[in-house]
Amino acid sequence: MGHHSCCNQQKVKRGLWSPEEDEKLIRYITTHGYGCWSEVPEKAGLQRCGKSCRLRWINYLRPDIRRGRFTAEEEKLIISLHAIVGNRWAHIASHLPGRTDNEIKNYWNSWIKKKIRKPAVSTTSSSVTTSSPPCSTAASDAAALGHLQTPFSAAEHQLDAIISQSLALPPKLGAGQDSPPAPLLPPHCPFFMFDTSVSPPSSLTSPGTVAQLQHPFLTFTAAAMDAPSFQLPPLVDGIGMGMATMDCGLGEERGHDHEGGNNGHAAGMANGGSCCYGQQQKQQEEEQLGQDQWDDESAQHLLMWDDDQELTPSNLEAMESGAHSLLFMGPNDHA
DNA sequence: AAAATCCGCAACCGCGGGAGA
DNA sequence: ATCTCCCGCGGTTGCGGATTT
Repeated sequence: MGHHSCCNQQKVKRGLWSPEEDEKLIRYITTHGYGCWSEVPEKAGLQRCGKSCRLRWINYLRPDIRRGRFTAEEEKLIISLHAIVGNRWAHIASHLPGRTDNEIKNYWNSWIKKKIRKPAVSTTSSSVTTSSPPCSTAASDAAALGHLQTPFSAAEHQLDAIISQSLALPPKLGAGQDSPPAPLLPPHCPFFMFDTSVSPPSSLTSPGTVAQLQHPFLTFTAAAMDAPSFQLPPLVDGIGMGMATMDCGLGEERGHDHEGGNNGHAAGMANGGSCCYGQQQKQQEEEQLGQDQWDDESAQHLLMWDDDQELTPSNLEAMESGAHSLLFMGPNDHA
């Protein structure tokens, strides 16, 4: 393995940083800043490459860094964010003040390993079981629907169970098979996009409709929004603006798009619930948001969710098929 | 008590993208 | 348009402390 070009030129030290090196780097950056990292080592008197200095500063020496164990809120936020953006650790870290992408990445990887090694044990008969991912199987949704009487205060517990579920190996990969482990979270697991200005949707808080909204992820979302300490910033930069103008009703054009052969996505819409993300709509979004925000793969599986719509069995079916992700839209999105 | 194993985490590596020449 | 440099990111490695055997 070769080293980075900037590290080849001269004798650069590698490995762990000594306290003396840390002190040099801190002293230099606090007095001069770090305009150009490639110049930092020389000017700071360090036998390191600029890249190494940058990494050390960002991941360890930065004054605003926050160390120590992740809180339960942080854990859940990471899980939620990861479900949305995947392994974009820097993006996730940007929503966790004081945490670095490296720290979150390490946390996630070790957490995953832990969950793989210790698949969650099934709880009581009335609780969700651990035999399937949370969003791609009938079992999980059946479990979710089995919680019809569960108050939102139980969301945290539910989420833990759901997370455990999601990390248990699917039944199809039972003993005797040499297949590699399946992805821990299905590629199109239902997900949500938050806006700090979004308050819990009426349909989530209304006692009259709560029975139809017991999808585990929805429940968690409502609880998260309810908690004052759990402020969720917009997850995807700029995406909220585009969403705000989106009509999620069943427009004729959109319905037509579905008929145009959009992988049968209309199935999740036929009941008048959430709407599918049609091709034409997608193109409009791409114009608004930029292509990088909406790749074809993601958009094809997006299932829109409106706050005044109810989660019906048909919608659940669409999600559990694995064909759709779920985009939750709060009431303010329609302003 | 010693060896083996596990596990967390700091650090390295390669790659892609942006900016400037 | 092309090249070079630099930065930032995600994936991976390997060290060293903790735990287990």
